[in-house]
Amino acid sequence: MRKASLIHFARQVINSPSSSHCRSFSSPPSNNKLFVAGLSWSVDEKSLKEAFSSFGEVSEVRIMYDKDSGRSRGFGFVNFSKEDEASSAKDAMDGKALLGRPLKVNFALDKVNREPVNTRHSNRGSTFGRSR
DNA sequence: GTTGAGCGTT
Repeated sequence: MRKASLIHFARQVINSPSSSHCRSFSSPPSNNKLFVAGLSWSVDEKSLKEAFSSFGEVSEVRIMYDKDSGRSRGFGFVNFSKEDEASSAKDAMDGKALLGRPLKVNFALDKVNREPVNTRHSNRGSTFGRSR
C-alpha cells in the first residue's frame, strides 16, 4: 500500500519550491518557437534549417511567401526541439548575416490559427433566399 | 532586373 506515498507526493507538488513564478518578464511567449526575419528574398527553408540546425535540432522551419508575388516575404519561423537550443541559436544567429543580409532572430508569438474559429452553420434554410 | 519593417499557412 503506497497510499501515503501519493499523499507525500501531492504535498511535495503543492509545496512549490520557493515562490517561482515566471522569470520571463522581458521575454515574449513561445518556448521553442523562433521568429527569423531580415532574411534575403532568396533564402529557403532548407537554408535556414541548415543555418540553425548547427546550434540545435531544428524541428520545423517555416518561411512565409507572398501569394501575389510568389517571392519570400523575407521572414520565417524556426522550431527547435529544446528551448535551450532555440535560445542559443537566437543569441547566436541574431545580428549575424545570412546570404549577405543581416538576420533578425526573436521568439515568435503564439499564433497558430489565422482564423479564430469558423463553424459553418450558415444557410440553414433551403433554396430560398438565394441572391445570385 | 526594383524594395527592407516585421510575427504565420505562402
